[in-house]
Amino acid sequence: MNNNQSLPWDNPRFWNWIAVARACHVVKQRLAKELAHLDIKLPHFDILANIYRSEGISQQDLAHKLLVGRSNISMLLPQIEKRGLIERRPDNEDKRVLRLYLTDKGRDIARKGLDIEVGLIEMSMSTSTPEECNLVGDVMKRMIANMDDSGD
Amino acid sequence: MNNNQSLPWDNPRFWNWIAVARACHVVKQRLAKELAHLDIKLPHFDILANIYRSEGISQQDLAHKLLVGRSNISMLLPQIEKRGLIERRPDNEDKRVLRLYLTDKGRDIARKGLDIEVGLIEMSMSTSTPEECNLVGDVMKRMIANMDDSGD
DNA sequence: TGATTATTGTTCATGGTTGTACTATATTGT
DNA sequence: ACAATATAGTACAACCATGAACAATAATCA
Repeated sequence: MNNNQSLPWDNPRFWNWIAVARACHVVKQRLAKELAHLDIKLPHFDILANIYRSEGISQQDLAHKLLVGRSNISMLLPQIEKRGLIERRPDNEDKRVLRLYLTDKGRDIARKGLDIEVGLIEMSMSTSTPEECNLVGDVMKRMIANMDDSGD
Repeated sequence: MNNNQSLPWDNPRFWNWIAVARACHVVKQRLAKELAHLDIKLPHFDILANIYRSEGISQQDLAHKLLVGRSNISMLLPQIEKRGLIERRPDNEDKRVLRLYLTDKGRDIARKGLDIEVGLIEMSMSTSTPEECNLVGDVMKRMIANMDDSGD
């Protein structure tokens, strides 16, 4: 019954992970607040930023990059499209897929939003050395790999 | 206009942060999936786990710990209460506050859920040394502090 | 004391996310 | 060619999270 496995309150790894989760939460909330100045919501911005990096991406691939379901993308895109920030163009070779492109207006918001995001990240990480930040990234990548391996 | 601040694709801190966000996302999804075996949703479990650590906590303080709004807690608690996992008892000294307690059933789920969560964390962090994990935690705490200072 | 201000919890409308079921198109294997 | 299977996108219902407006109670201070 696994009854008395020691409580997590004594487990450093547990608390380190809680810190990661909290930092993530806080950064996201703060980013959302700052993006309000551009009149864009965080989920919409995430989409714009990814299209900005990969113009012509399909909805499927976009969902995969953002780690969300296809249906999510499918619900959000029409709104962004109506605001004139993106265009959806069918692929000629595969009539199932729609490829995504930014309009000039969308590109502008993507770039300004990315400036805000990068500014926030640099500010919050400014008290850690580049080596420390790289180590953080490495540990995170290892975690992701370990999750993938084991049964996902 | 901040027009040509260099693109984030060249910025190591940016990518390190993206790795953090992705790890967070993946762990949460995986945890949610494993908690399904206990027939409990992640948001409900987070609440149970926090009451488990702090029995008698108020809804306000709980919301603060979880970094969510009071209304969120206020909407979720009745469901958990109806399932017989927690009890809400009014505070005698301040008639505004409700204090939260686990039932035996709730405590059992909290403990089993925590075992699952800790197992997941230890598995995913098993390829990093304790020192590395501690450094991760430190960098995250610094980030949170930096966010709080600057204008939240 | 009585008036103002702050705090706790609730309610409601809005919007994001998920999983499932569905349609249309591609691919595979016979 | 044809059937079976897989994939891209959509529609829908359920749930989570948020912020604003609200009621009840406490705290502050003239």
